[in-house]
Amino acid sequence: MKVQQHDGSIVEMDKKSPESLEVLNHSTSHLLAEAIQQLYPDALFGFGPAIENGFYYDIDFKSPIVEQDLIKIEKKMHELASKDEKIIRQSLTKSQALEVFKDNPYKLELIRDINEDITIFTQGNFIDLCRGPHILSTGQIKHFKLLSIAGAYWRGDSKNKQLCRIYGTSWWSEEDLKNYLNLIEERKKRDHRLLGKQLDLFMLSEYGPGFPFWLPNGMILREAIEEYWKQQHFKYHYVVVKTPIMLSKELWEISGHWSHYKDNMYTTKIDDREFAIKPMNCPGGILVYKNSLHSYKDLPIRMAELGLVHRHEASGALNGLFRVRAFTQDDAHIFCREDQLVDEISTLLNFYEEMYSVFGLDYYIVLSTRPEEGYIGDIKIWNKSEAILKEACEKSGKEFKINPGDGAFYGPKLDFKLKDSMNRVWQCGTIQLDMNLPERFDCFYIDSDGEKKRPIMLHRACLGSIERFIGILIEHYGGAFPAWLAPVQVNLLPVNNAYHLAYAQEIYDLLRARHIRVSLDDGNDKLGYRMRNSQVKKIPFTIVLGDHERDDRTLTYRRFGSNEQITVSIDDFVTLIEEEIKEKKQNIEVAKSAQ
RNA sequence: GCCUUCUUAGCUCAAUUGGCAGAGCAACUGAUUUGUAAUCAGUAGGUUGUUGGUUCGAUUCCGAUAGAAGGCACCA
Repeated sequence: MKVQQHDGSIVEMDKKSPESLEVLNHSTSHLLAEAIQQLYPDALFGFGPAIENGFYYDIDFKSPIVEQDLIKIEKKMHELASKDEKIIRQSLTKSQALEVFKDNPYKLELIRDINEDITIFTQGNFIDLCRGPHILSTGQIKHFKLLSIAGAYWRGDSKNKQLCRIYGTSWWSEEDLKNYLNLIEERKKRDHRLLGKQLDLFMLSEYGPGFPFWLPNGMILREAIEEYWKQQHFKYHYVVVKTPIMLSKELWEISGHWSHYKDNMYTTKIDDREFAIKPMNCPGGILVYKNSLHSYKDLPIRMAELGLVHRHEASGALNGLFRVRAFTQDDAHIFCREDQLVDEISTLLNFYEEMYSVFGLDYYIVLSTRPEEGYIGDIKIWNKSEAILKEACEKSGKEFKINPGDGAFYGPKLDFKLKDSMNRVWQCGTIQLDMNLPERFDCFYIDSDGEKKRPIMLHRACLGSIERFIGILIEHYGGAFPAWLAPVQVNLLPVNNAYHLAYAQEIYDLLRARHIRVSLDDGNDKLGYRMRNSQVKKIPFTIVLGDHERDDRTLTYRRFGSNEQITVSIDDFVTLIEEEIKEKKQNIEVAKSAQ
């Protein structure tokens, strides 16, 4: 395929490349605008770029359109595309451009801000201010779909007016389009809010927007993760603390959170003293550090806390477990000497690698370095720690990127981006160096020369928010959890209650005595019905017990996602499931095909 | 917070132009005793999110309010 670029040159592009899809999507957004211009002549156009797997166009309609209208617009787009109009690039002077777009205040605003060559792309009688690149004619646009309508601020600024944004997606083949639409469907089916309801994991109430309730099933999942979290922290020589949920305003003034975030903090006045519910755990952790005097020999101190924090998020930001107002950070604060930083960082990378691989989550790391301006702390420490972080990432062998200048004002950081089973990326873990709080709180240790020294402070969270992480896991596994996480691990189905219930009860007691989460379905329903319920709940092992099994003292199990029926002795089954739980075995393949 | 849309039984959804609020699943009762994804019959279940208005009459039309969805803005 051929692509015309901003400078007018025409280049050849491979249709398999992501760049070519970007061009196609961008051209499709123009086609959308062309269709809208014909259907709604008084609509004004804003921005219309390509995005990942699609495109959008921001439009100021005189009267709002509804989802239904997309069908009509899509039809018009196909009609226009079938004309195979040439997309013609033209370069204009600023004054020419201002004349062409004199009726569109949005484009005029953009033109005034452009300092380079101004180009327009024209198809039929639709003209758009655009850098390109674009395909050569609209006939190549065949496999697309308009997806949704949303509001979006002009130029991404909440002070501006909101325009109507139409999202769509465009592909080179019908098959690619179908695959993408299927993926969207699959993501909808796996929505953690839906599965959370179906599997009774958590609930939300209008009486506490953004404050999730954990139901018994979800609590099992959560405690399994927290239990693993504890083991992992023991292994890596952490100490664990719990700091108060509410602390006085003065503390937040010292930490600096009050001036920055007081609008997002829950506050209260008690006995004429102002308090705030903690939005972060760090100040509490620092108070614990300062509770005793530390020798250089005590360092590093690795202090972990599953800390419940509250943040008053904007109502429109709330989203299931992904964005809540009360959540638990798997937080830790590490106080160390400068000479210990190398070891600490590389140990942390091992720690993270273990935590993520248990859940079958691949990831990459992003290093954010010192901002150009407004940073605090010694530039030598900045440079040294950035070098240490970079080297540790390189040594880990993991994919990693650098975001120059994207660090916080108080230190460089590593972010861990997790890839789930549906090719989505989630930022979860973070490791941040902090040169600010130790200073503000005057943290120190006594060095070998008897002098007070400032420790280096690392903030780190691996899963991020437990709530959000569980939301991610629900979707990652499609609700089909591996045995170690599953709320119910084994479901027992006696074929006939009259003859097999006693044997089923015996196995139930035996498994339960070994702390296996087992349920016994002795309902008066047919086996097929109970089997279906067991599969709907995505229970890892469903066991059928009938004459055969009772007489031979065996059991027949079926794994979730498989039709295979396997008969084994009771002992063999216990060994099998105990191994699987102990090793935290993955079932991503099962999860991928889970409905 | 902003734009658009939505809110009907525990869940998923119906209800012609404003005219007696219905179904499936789940629950409960009874029958059935079942060999791998839904056995049959019956019963009960609702101030249509809340609130104010228009109307002889409102689930339906209008306003307010709460919550939710898709986005935007925000995300220490």
